[in-house]
Amino acid sequence: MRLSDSEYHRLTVLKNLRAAEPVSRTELAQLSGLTGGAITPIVRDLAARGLVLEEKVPSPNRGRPRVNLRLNPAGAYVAAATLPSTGDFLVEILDLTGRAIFSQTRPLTDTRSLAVLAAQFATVLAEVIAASPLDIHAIAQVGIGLPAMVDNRTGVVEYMATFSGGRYDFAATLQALLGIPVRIDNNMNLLARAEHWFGASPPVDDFTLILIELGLGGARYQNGQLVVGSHGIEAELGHTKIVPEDGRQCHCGGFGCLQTYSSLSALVTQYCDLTGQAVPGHMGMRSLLPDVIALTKAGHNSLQDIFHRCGKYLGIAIANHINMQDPERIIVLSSEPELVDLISDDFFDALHHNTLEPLRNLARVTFRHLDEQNYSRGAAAMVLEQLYQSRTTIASADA
Amino acid sequence: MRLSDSEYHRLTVLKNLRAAEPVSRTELAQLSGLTGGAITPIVRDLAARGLVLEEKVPSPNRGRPRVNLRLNPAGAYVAAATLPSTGDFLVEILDLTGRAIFSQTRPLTDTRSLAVLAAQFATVLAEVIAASPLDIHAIAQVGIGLPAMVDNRTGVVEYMATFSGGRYDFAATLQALLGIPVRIDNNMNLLARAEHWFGASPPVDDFTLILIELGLGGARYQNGQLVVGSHGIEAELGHTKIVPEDGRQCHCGGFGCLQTYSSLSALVTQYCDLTGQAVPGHMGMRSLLPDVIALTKAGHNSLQDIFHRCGKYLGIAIANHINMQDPERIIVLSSEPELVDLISDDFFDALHHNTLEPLRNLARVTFRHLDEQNYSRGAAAMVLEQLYQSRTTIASADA
DNA sequence: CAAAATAAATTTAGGTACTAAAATTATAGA
DNA sequence: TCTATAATTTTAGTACCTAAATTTATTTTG
Repeated sequence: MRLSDSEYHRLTVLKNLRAAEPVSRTELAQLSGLTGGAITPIVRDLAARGLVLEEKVPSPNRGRPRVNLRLNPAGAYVAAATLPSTGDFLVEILDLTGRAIFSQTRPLTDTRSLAVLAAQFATVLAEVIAASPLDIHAIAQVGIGLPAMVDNRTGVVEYMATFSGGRYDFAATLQALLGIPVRIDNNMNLLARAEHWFGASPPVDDFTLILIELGLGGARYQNGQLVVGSHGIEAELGHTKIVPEDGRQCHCGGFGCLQTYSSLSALVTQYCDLTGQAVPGHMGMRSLLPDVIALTKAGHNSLQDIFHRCGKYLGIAIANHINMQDPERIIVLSSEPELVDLISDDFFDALHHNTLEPLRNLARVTFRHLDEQNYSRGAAAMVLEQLYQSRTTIASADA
Repeated sequence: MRLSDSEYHRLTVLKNLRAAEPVSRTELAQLSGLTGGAITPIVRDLAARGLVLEEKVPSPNRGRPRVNLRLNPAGAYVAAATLPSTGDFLVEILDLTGRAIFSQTRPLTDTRSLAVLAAQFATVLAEVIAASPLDIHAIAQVGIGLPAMVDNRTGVVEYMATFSGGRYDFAATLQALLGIPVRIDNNMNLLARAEHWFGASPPVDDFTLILIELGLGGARYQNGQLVVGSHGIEAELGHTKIVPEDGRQCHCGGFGCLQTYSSLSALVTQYCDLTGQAVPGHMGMRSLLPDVIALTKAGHNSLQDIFHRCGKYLGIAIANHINMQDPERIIVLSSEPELVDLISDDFFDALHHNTLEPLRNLARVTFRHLDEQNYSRGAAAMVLEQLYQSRTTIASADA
């Protein structure tokens, strides 16, 4: 949905405030392209709502001293519940600055259906909030992240691997159970939101995020906004077909998905194929991975080929993405630094050779370590973005 | 660049006016989501500038009769110069409704450099405008379309096959030579603009356009706006890599480009490879194509395999696009109806099998015959969009 | 044929949200 | 204490919207 000018300005002010903190009103005006006269009422409103703190600083020279503005960490709290790669629930309570003030994990016990999953989310959220120092009424909203296809506008889960009951109205169900507003999005989108809201300063407005985990995911920001498809569904990079003939079979039912070559599960699965081992489940894959990496480093030829191909195909896929969408930056996240070492030569080689000449070297591609906290931060950002946009009527001061 | 609310509203009103023509102010208010009171001054301004005509209609029932509004064809004229698939210049003068009132082709004689090309554009434009019934001062702007990588915001040509001198400031050069404002864009973007502005009613706001010609191109509209990359460059679908290993070599220097399998030149080239013929140039390809199609229809097995693969790979590529971007509609254009017959079974089969289940059948994919006039229409739309947005101060009426 | 009914379009009153410029405020230094 | 100065706020003016009232142009009705 298109933001109105004033919503857009408010959001810009807040993003700049967060990024340049501590910042004076005058600086904020320059950063956001508005005049000082426009900043005053926006900051007044935010301060009145407790989202922004003012801090007097001794002036270094003459003239009226600047008033430093900061996000008020205690301005609002968000409960974030996600299912990161560990496979367990991570429930965190975060403040306005994206810092976790309370954090607990809970086991995910039942993976039958989305309805059961929603019930478990409700239970663990209620438990963790009760265990936290905060009262449930101090929580402004709940943000949920799922490794699933989600319509983030409606809160409907379209599809989630191994869970039956697609097209399930997850957000509404949870909201009814908890009695707090609930927002939900796909895990990759959460990481992208975290990057945009709590990452670099000034905020990066055009980037693509790619994550190499057991699966392979992607998300994209353009013009300072998360890109969502016409049905609210995010980029399914992992199930992009990279091999058109005789490709490896994917759990999605298709063949030749990028995910079957350039993901952690792909590497372990192919190793098992080599050795004739049975392919383990998610947990088994994770425990096998160090061995696979060690063997590769030790010079195992067939394994090295598998890693070469992993890097190469990822490079081709990202080159394709650059050729199609011309992003400004690409950030490839991984929790396995050793994997990055093993694939980066092949990756950058393929990236270079498959990007069209005029676009070559335009998009900056960097590897970065995944911070698992960013799932929660993204959930916080999702909720805060809504909080920021909503405009309360300014209580008329007794002028 | 982000449009302001009022620019956005004006544009919306005009798109709806064009699409629903003839339309009353009251209808326009409903279509564009504004109130009647907002429509009045917008239409007043457009009428004052001669872009809109009012037409009294006898009222069918009681009440004040509606005033029908139409685009005034004579409100502004645009000179469009493009290089469609024929390889020659097509220079047309179009009215506000996208109708060509004058049309001539001129040979493209010199393909050395972009500088020479720009000079030729200037020459043919000046000649054709002189030959037309219109004075050059009646032309509001010139719109240029090129089969090239273009930054449509700056008018710089980044790269154009067979023409040397990339990063050439085409629009500025031409503007200096002609003395009229010049806008320039990539051919695929022009087709997409034509589709959005002069196509279906109500205007389609989310679609991807794909063209099967000698090359293979793509362009995308999202949220009612042409999607451009961070460097103003459009989707290079043709050079997406579809085969990662031992792919066919492409003139771009890469291997495995979709264009080397699913384009007219790919079909002819592969036929020549089969028969040991030398691969002809652009014109030769076109003349050979009917034979290739006829032989395939007659049951030539190896050729049929080539066509099967053409359809299949295109299906995979578009499925990948759907999985990544979730477009609402996809329109595949071709000037060869027989080609469509030959590939559509394989295409739809591959499309279906490679689209993720929740997205399957969500995006409507249709084949359509390419109307070569749409290059010019797109050039007109590009210019008109600018014209529409610009706001002249309303001459204060003697109230 | 005048009056009533009706639908389209415009005007009016009110509000929001900006800008540019003036005024105010809070400090340091003379 | 007075002056200079920089940050911020206020003021006056403008653009552009909405909702509601009004005007306009027509047909239908009595």
